[in-house]
Amino acid sequence: MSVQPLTPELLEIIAERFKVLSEPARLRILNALRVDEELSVSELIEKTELGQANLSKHLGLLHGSGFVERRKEGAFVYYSLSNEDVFILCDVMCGRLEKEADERQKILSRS
Amino acid sequence: MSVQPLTPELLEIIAERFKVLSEPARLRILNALRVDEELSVSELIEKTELGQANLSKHLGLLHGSGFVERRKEGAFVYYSLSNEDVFILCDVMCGRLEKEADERQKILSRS
DNA sequence: AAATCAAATTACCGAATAGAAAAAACAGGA
DNA sequence: TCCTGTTTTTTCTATTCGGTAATTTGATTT
Repeated sequence: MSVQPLTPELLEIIAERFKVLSEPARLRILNALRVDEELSVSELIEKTELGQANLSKHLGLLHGSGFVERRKEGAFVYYSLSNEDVFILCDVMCGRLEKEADERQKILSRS
Repeated sequence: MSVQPLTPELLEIIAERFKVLSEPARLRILNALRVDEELSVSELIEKTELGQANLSKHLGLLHGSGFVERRKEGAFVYYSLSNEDVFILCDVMCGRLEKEADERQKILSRS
């Protein structure tokens, strides 16, 4: 995995991907798919508690940007994660959050 | 760095952070700070080619969410990266992009 | 004190988008 | 074919947010 120079053009593409992950509803969908491997839209409605039309739009976006895969089976459509990279991203973010919490802790304990 | 369970509340916080990174202008700012270590607002205006008020707002957001630090020196304000985690995130994103490009390549070469 | 420079803030506009309701597309029975 | 169930698409409203211009705040200099 070579590291590319971050040109303005590449930064635009990266920002676009971050935007897909910047919505709690979509992260909830991805997380539900991590737990359950593969879920139909109806099942996802229950797991995520999102409205049907709303969920469908989010799934369309997630699929269009390559985060999830779709499989049709009769009238049902099943979605699954393309890969687990998303959660690497979340873990790094969580690492950031932990560090920030530690910093705040230090500042508080000094006073 | 322990991995936390991704509760809906945590996913909201994570989504918020992703949103900060979902804007090309802000990624350009962060990238400029990676190259140059520490820059004043005036210098950042030149490097990023953003308007003054616009840049100031982005910097406020980046600082408020802990991505950059500020240091006042007289009338000048200098900004620097809090840490390089952002670029780990970008690299993972780029890894995703590369994989997707490979997939497309495979599909094309099959036909 | 007045003038100047740096940076932040405010006010406004326009574009993008989440959410919900309704309609449409699609597939499987009866 | 009609009906039912699943999913997508369309349409609408309200909100959010980026960009710009104008103003304000703060610091330095003369």
